[in-house]
Parts: sequence; structure tokens; C-alpha cells
Amino acid sequence: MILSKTCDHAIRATLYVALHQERNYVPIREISEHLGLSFHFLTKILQVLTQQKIMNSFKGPNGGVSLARPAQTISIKEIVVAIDGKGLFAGCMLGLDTCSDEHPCPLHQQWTVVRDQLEAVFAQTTLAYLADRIRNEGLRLANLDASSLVS
Amino acid sequence: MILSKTCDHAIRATLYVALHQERNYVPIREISEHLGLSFHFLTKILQVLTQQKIMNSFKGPNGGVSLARPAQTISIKEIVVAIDGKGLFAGCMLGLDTCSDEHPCPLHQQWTVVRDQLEAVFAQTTLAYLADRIRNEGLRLANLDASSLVS
DNA sequence: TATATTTAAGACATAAGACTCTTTATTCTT
DNA sequence: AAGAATAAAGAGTCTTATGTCTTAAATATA
Repeated sequence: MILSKTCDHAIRATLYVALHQERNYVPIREISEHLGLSFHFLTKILQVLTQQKIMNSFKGPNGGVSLARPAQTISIKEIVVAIDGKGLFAGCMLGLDTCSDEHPCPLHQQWTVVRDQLEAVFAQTTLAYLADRIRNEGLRLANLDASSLVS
Repeated sequence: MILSKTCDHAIRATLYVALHQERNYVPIREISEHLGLSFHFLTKILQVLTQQKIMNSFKGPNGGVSLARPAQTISIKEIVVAIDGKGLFAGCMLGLDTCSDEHPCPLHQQWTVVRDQLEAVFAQTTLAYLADRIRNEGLRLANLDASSLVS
């Protein structure tokens, strides 16, 4: 797969939060149960997003996590970079450290075209857009063995 | 990165062989030295390509590996699928097993567009095309710490 | 103030990916 | 037939990703 599992979880969790923005904070326990993820593991993942200023967190009763900014301003690319790093949008497809525009590897040009498009799609796709689609079209955010449809 | 390191190695090795097609068999030792890879590790990788009928191998003196078919008929996609499996071109970007065209995840449509293009590029790009470009434009196949330019 | 609720932090465990090493099988050359 | 050259096979190691568990810190509520 193109994204790490950790990154998948991060995207789904932020989307869940985006769908519940009216509440002040959403507890991580609730997110993990709805998405079928380990609570502790998800906690670690969301810590990173909190450190990266993508989310806010609050301890104690009625605590949890929330988006640090309006969902319209948070792109999928931001989350991917926060979790998986810039490698997907930056590196050589063959892992050559000498590969660059000046000294391209054989696949450089082919990959660059696709990669730029991938980056553009990720940069343009915001949490708000995805949350809207989930609401309007009833799209799936969880596996069936978790609470199947987003409520 | 989008491809496993193993897959990177496989693509570079097959390209090296494609550049030396005039010889009957190319020893794996020679490939590993030119590309700066472990001989034993590369041997294991090329074993898979041999099992998948992408390469032929021959033991003993003057042995080595060669392409099983003309380089014009071997696409990068074939090699990627042989090593990394079909996951890159098939799975859900968020790793949801319930995601499908009928029950799409929120990112399904965005990803499908990019993925289809990626698959098309990989399917259209043959070893022959890449080998030609390497020859004509002096592109790089090895890291600098190995034998830097393809000879 | 005491207790319950929640995230933060860090140690630990398991699995998969990436490599290494040794032995075996095959083929050529002498 | 003997020895050298080569890939095949399989066991073993190291690293990274993934996941679990325990304890600490912060906050609200009674």
C-alpha cells in the first residue's frame, strides 16, 4: 500500500473528528471503538497530530481531541506528511539518493508526472470536503466489524 | 516510498540485464557489484523473478540470469506485481477491506484516478524503453558509491 | 480534597521487511 | 573424474513497523 497503516488510521480518525466538530472534544476511546482500532495505538498516533498542531487535545473529563483549525484548511497531504514524512512526495521511486532532475534515474520522469498529480489531489482534498461526502453519500469510514456506518 | 526496497533492487537489476542482453547470461555477482547490492540478497530477489518466468537462470561457469522474453514485452508493472504483489494497484488507500466501487471509502474516487494513471504508466513502460533512455541519455542506474554510471 | 476521567509518555512485545551466511545442486573446464 | 564457477535453498540476524501495557499528568466534579 502507498500509505502506512498508521497513516490510514490517522486519516480515518481525523475524519471522524471532523464529522463531530460540533462537540468540543471527542474522546479517543470513542474514536477507537467506532473505527475498530486499539485505543492505545490510536492515542500514540493522535499525539503526533497534536504535536504537529493539526489537532488540539484536552485531558480530563469531557476531554479528547479536536481539529486545531477549520476542516476546510486541513488537507490530507498535511496528515500524510505529519505521519509518513515527505518521502512520498519527494524521493526517488527507485530509492536512489543520487536521483534528481539533473541526474534522473530511468523512471524519474514517469514517476514525477504521477507523483505531482498525487500530491495535487492530496493537497486539494480537505477534511471538510471528505466529511461532506461522507455525510451526503453515506460513505464508509470503518470496517464492518467496527460500528459499520458512520453515525 | 511507494515501492519496497526489494522491488527497487529488482527493477534496477532487470534493467542492468536488459542493458547487457547481447551476452547469454549475466552473473548475479556482476550485477550486485555494479549496483552496490548484497550478492546474496540480490540472488534471492532474482530467484523470484525466475520463478515468475520473467527471467531465466543458468548455473555453473558462464551462468547467470537473462531476460526470459524480449525487453519490449516486459513492463515495470510486471516486476512490481511479481515482487510487491497486486496491492498497489488493487487495494483501498485506507486499508479498508469493505471499500469497493459500490461501498467506497471517502478517498476512493480520488485515489482511483491517480492509481489508474500510475498503473497505466507502469504497464506502458517497458524495460526496452528504459534501457534505450539509459543508453541515449546516460541516465543513472546505480548510486555513486557503486560503479557510478552504467557502462 | 478525593475520585473519576481523560490524554501523555515510555517501556515492552510481536511481526514483517531487509539483509547475511552457509550449504547444496548444477554445469563447465581440465 | 576433479575442481572451479555459478545459482538455489534455507536458516539466521538486524531493523522497522505495528501494536500492547503500565504509569504519570492534567482536569472536572462531587
